[in-house]
Amino acid sequence: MQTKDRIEARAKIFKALSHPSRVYIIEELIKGERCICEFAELLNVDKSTVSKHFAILKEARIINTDKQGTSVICSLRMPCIKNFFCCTEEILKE
Amino acid sequence: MQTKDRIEARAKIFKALSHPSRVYIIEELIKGERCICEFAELLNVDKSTVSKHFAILKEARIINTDKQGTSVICSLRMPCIKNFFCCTEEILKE
DNA sequence: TATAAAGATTTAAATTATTTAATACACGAG
DNA sequence: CTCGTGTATTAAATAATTTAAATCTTTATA
Repeated sequence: MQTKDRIEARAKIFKALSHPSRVYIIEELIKGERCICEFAELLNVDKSTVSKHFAILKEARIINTDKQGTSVICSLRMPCIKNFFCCTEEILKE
Repeated sequence: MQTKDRIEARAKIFKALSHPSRVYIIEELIKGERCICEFAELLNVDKSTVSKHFAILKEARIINTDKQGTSVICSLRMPCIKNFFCCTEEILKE
């Protein structure tokens, strides 16, 4: 299977999106840029947990990060993900 | 958070797609209907493992199943998933 | 009818991966 | 220096994956 690497890379993207906290983060980033610092309170988890979630999203190249002073501002690197979130709506409605 | 259920349901869809074998299955189903019986050999895994993968995809309502005789024929229930696979291409190319 | 086969699922157990918070550390701003 | 923000590492709990064996279902056939 010559396409093995491509399939694994694709699975990795989905895996990065497979946790409720990370889905929530992406839904917020669809609306616009956000600081990592906001999410510990929003998600009600430890800052180290938030850091780990963002690291996973960044490693999968789903988001971009931009260090501004002591903060890190994040944005969507994969804007078409928005369309897929719409796509899932049909199923979620049932 | 009133949208908690929706976010968890969405994460579940991504989780169902987060395994290389299941990505491969979906890529095949994008091309057309297939029998479950083909995949043990294609994926080189036990038939019970294949059954489990299909159960996960069905439970997430990504595929439909249709029993025909002793076989089960599967098809995509979420055709728009194809667009998302295209969307990931940009990232995979890098 | 009886029964064997092919295809699919379930169960249980072992293995492997993920999630989380705690701790410690790094860095820039004031 | 101190505070706010973020990262790295570790350890413990939880969850996912895999396979073999047992069990179903349906069809074909003696």
